[in-house]
Amino acid sequence: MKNNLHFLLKRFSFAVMKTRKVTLSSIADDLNVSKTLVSLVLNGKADALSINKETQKRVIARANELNYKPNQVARGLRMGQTHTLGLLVADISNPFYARITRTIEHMAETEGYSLIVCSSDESESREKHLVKMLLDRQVDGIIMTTTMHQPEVLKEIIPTQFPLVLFDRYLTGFDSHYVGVDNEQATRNAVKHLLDLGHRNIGFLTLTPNYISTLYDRQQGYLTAFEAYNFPVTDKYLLQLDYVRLKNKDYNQITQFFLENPEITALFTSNNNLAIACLKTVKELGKRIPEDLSLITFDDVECFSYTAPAISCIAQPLEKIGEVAVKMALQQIKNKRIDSQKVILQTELIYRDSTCAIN
Amino acid sequence: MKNNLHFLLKRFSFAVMKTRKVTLSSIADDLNVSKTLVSLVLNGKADALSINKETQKRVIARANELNYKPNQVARGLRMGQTHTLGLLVADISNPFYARITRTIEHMAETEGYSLIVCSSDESESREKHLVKMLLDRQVDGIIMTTTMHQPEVLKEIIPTQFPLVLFDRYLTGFDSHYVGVDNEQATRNAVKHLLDLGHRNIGFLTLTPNYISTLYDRQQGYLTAFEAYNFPVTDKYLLQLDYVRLKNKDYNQITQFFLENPEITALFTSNNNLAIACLKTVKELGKRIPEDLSLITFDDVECFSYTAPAISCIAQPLEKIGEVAVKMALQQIKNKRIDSQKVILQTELIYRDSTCAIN
DNA sequence: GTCAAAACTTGTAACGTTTCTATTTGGAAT
DNA sequence: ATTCCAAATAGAAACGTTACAAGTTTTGAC
Repeated sequence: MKNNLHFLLKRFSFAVMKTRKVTLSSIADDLNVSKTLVSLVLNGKADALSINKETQKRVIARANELNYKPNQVARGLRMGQTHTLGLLVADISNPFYARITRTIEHMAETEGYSLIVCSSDESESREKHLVKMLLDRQVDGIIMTTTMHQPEVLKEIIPTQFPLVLFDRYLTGFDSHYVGVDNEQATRNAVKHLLDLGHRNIGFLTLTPNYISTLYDRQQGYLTAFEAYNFPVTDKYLLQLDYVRLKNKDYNQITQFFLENPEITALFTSNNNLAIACLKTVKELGKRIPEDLSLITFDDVECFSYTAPAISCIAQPLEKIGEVAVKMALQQIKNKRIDSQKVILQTELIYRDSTCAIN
Repeated sequence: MKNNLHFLLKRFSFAVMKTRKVTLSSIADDLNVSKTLVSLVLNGKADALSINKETQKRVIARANELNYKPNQVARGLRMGQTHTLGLLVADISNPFYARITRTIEHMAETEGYSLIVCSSDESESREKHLVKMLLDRQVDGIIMTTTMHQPEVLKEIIPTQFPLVLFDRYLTGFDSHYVGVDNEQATRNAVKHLLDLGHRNIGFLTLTPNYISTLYDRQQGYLTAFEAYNFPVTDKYLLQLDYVRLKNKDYNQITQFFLENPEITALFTSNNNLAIACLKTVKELGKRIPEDLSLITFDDVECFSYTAPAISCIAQPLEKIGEVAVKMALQQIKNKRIDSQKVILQTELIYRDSTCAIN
């Protein structure tokens, strides 16, 4: 009696509401079976449990008819897995990260994972906050570029054994999976190239904060290139730009730098944004590239090959980085407890038209 | 008795496991109160229900001590709100989308929403699949650029009244919130500028598929510019590039186009990728910009201002677009049932050095 | 001293799954 | 006929929250 009424009510509400929520229970009720059964069938576990073929068909038919889709949130809660990865980068609008993101997204998607993307904006506190947020949202793993100075904060907020992959930047004292390139070596080779071309007064343009591993290593590469050739190196030619100013397109420091050091004939910039900033400044100052200034930069962005002159650069294997990062993350998620591995990929020094021998 | 055993077990497991999961119940058990109480306190509803200040303090203290963070998945299930937005773009690695994404991400984040980001890759089936995925994941709203030809598919899979915002591209026959720019007008003005400079043989470089609203409108703008001035327009100068080929950097079509139509003195490109492709081709052909070819393009990307020559372009208000999109989405989520509004923002025609009067 | 209202707290259900442990039925083996 | 097993299904618990409807106890007014 009571059941009957219940049944009628459901029918009624079905007729009235435009879009009734369709759940396991609705299918089960419709067919007068248990939701356990429905779940089993729809998860392909029916045969193993020898569920009547006929019943299976009915369930599947009804599910299709109602266009049933399992609620992934409920599923996530029950199974303790959300099939979501957190991707935390310094700045998603930076082409370097945007392109890696794309690979990561596609790799993740083919494995059934979605991506929650966030940018730390090079702020340690934001990064902390965002990592916490991702953990609260129960992501199954995090792939990130850290902006941290010290490992303590991450150690504190990320549980040991939580699937984590750092890429691009590593964090000394923080043992985790990592994928990136040999920034020092790549820079050294690029600077050696400039030295080989006869340049001695080579500027090095980098960013604050200097403790970020990639920036630090690039600077080391610059220094060791000179060392390797036994040439003296001056602090004067090292310019460290403020990240915020760069973001705000305040390039005064660079102009100043050029004016104060007119003897500089070549310049290495530590990333794509700096190269672009430099292009603008140089243009304003009326310097010609490469005649007056040879330029070589870390990171390749699309337009570097089409500018006049085309910019020589160190290209990172972006796709590969994304690929490895996702693989590492999924590996940890699936096999649990894998000791952390580091993968160092090859960079490519691309010679274009922005460098030439000193006159 | 039974309770006591339970208690001991919990204590025991606490002692043994490195990181015990900390939930409302654990706090409640520790303090011998109900989880309802804990929930109430931690959600700031304690005062309204006149819960003892002392109790509140204990709860909060213990929560901090254990570093309790509510499980957002459970919360999402219970409350029917995940505080997650889906962001579906054509290609996250395209700077245009990447920059909008950044704004969207920040806006969303300050409102407590996270972003699941995905790229449709200009594929209708992928788009369909991704939208479904987002819905299965119970996102509270979707912000997207559609790649669809017809509205049917979206109508079928997205429930009416579901918080949805289209941006950049609209879909005729699909009534939804929308934010974008007047592509036709912007293009018309740009082409008029070229006409004003004396150019008559003006190429128009665009992408397939042509039914995408932005591309279609831009083409219309090109045509109506000529119409407005009563100049004849040739189909010959309209080149529609295949998206996949462009993505694969296959620029043969463009080269061919220039060779077949040497009389062209100016070119309008429909987006940033096309402009870049064009720069490369032009360079290979030994044409000079702007002397041999005036170029003006839709979309501004950072490097356009620093290339030599700097590229004239139509800039869209990226930040504003993202801002409006998020606002529209949240509005729908919060107020439910708002009739769909369209916001058309102003573009800016930026004159740089890539255009000049015909000789 | 009674009674209502305030202060304080709790148990239970629910969100939509999956998983674990039953239960029922019919038939084959003893 | 009993026992046992496989086939077929269902009930209940659990994931971690919040919401609802009830409890208690205390206070203040008459």
